Amino acid sequence: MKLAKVWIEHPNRNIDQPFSYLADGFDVVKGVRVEVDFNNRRLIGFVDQVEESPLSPEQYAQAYDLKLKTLIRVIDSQPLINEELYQLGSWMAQATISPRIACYQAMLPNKLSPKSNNQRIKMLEYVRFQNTLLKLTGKQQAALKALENDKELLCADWRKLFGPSVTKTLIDKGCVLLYQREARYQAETVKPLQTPLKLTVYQQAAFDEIVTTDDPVYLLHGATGSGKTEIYLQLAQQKVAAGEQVLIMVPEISLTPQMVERVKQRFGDRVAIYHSALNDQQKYEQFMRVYDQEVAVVVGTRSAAFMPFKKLGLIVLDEEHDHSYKQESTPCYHCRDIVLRRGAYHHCKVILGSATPALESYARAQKKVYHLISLPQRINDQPLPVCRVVDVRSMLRKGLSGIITLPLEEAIKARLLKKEQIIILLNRRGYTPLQQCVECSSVIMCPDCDIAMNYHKDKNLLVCHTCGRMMALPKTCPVCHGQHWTHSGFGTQKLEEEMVRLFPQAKILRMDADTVRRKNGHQRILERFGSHEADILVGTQMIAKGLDYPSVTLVGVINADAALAHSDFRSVETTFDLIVQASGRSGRGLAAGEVIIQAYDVQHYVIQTASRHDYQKFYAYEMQYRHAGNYPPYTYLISIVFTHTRLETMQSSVQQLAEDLRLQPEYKVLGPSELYRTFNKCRLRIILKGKNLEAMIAAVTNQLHDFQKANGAVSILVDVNPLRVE
DNA sequence: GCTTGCCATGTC
DNA sequence: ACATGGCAAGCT
Repeated sequence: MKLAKVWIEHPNRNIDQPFSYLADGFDVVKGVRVEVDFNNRRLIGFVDQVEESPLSPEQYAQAYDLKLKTLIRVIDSQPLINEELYQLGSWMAQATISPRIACYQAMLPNKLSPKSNNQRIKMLEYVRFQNTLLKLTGKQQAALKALENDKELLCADWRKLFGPSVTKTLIDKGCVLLYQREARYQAETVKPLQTPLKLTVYQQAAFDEIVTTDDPVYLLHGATGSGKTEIYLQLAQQKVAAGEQVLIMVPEISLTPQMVERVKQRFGDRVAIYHSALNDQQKYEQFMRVYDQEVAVVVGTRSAAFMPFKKLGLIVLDEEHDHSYKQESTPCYHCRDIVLRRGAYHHCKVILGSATPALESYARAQKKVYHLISLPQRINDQPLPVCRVVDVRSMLRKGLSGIITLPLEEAIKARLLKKEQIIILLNRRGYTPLQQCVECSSVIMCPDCDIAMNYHKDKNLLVCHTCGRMMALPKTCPVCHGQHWTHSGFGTQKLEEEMVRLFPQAKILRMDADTVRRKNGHQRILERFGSHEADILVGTQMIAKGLDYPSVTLVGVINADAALAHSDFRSVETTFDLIVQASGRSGRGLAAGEVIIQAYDVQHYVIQTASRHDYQKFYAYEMQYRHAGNYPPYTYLISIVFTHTRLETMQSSVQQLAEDLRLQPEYKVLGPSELYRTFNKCRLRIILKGKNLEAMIAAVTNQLHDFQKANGAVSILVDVNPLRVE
């Protein structure tokens, strides 16, 4: 008898094991999806192994003490996941402490994900020549001739060409074959390919070093504007010429239009672009192009890490420090870990590129785990922009504005006069982050989240930045019925308003999550700014990355050290990245660039080092701090967050779990500590901290299994190597 | 004795 | 998650 071991798509953590189904008479192989009866529910599963057993179904059921049902149906004729991705999923489940099925779901586009069931894959009607008849009119003959040499045409196109009556007759007479097939990606018209640019001496040296050494992983530490992209493209070109595939990963496609454009220009229609803004059908089509090997280069964001390549020749992880490479929901994987593993499987080189490498990565490069290559110079030896730090505190003491300080205001005026462009960054959206009663000082909180509501002036609503809830401004204070409100702090909306007031002659664009929400919102704003329709671009951190506009000569960073107020151990590193990345937008053209950083704690080493573009010094300081606090990269962390509507329901069992975890001396257990409510749910968190990650993963895996069994209603989010631990 | 609702239990 | 079965409270 034939048995299929199936991973069932099921939300319960304890169902994370393969179930056996009788598969006699079914055409079923590892990696296809099947529909099964699971406790009288029809569910979709993913086939693990297919086995032959000498036992009869009855004997087998008895021997292993289980029921044995027959598969309902097999969904796919070919496996969706090859051996490499199968193993990757299995490793990922273990390494991220996630259910196996969740890992396979993360690897496949929604349409192919087990749950989707293929129902919504778009089908189109095609025609093909079948046979001819003697009595045909001239028009009918012409319509048939169009299908000569076994050519197929989209039925709709064919009908349009020869008219509905002619084509209908041919169909009715059986002269053509009409059939349904999946809609497939149509390549854009191929543009003339751009030839590679001449590499500078530094670029050439980096390129040669990568090509001539055999290390598997390279950390390319290059200043913003040092021409990393051209190195990637030329390395890719070599591999594509050798018939191998290349994966180039970027943090966010919409924010790196220049990168996408350049790859397209270089590789034409052999490029697939894969990112979260594609709809399900588009993602499916791009996935299938890679699956069918129509594609040589994939440029994509996080989910592109799982494209079904046959032979990878090179992987590039650009801006490798970027937090969007980390998935914050189950399975909480990091793209860096995924591509390193895939690189090892394919024996291909992995290039991690960044101007501000993650401390973990730089530490590994220092230990020679990664091959470090530095690109200190910008292309054409443009100088890095000069950074000026403005002490906002002293400005406020003098009674001056703290939003746009005088030095920044004057610098903006000077650039406006020269018709140069300006980027102003403030990492906070909305108008004001607090709505406070003048009488009793109480702040309006989100009813579901235990955090203050932000006021958005454009909508005239209070908005919760955590759960998205919106509500009208109350007329009177709900606590003391006071009539007067005061706002504290400011976000991009208020900044924009302030800019309009200060520079009435300038055209100002704002780019933040609120203005890009519409479809292609990013593109529309960036195109307008790129064509110099506006002088000033105001926005959140999304404008700090990747933008390459030569006429931008001034970047202002408002509240540069705001993130330092967070207790997260990585907030200093994030601040450094933000300042350096933002500075990198300035002076990319011929004119020299300038950066003005407004901060409160101007003596802080992050402000001091970032303003001098001094990564090494920052790294040295920050590593000392991490060492003292026993933080990564000196230790590993695992964060476990428990969520339930009622705190009491889970409190004692989570406490007990922490005690059980503490029984092992190899790592420290912090908590449980109560986090603020979100989405009207209470949260508790336990953190494990230690040097032996394997032991920590093993302990958590073990304990959580029993915990979930006893506490079915508590939802658990495990994050191995979390980025944010506020 | 028989229906109704609540909770624990298992899911090939 | 959710189908299922046990069991106690409520009803004829």
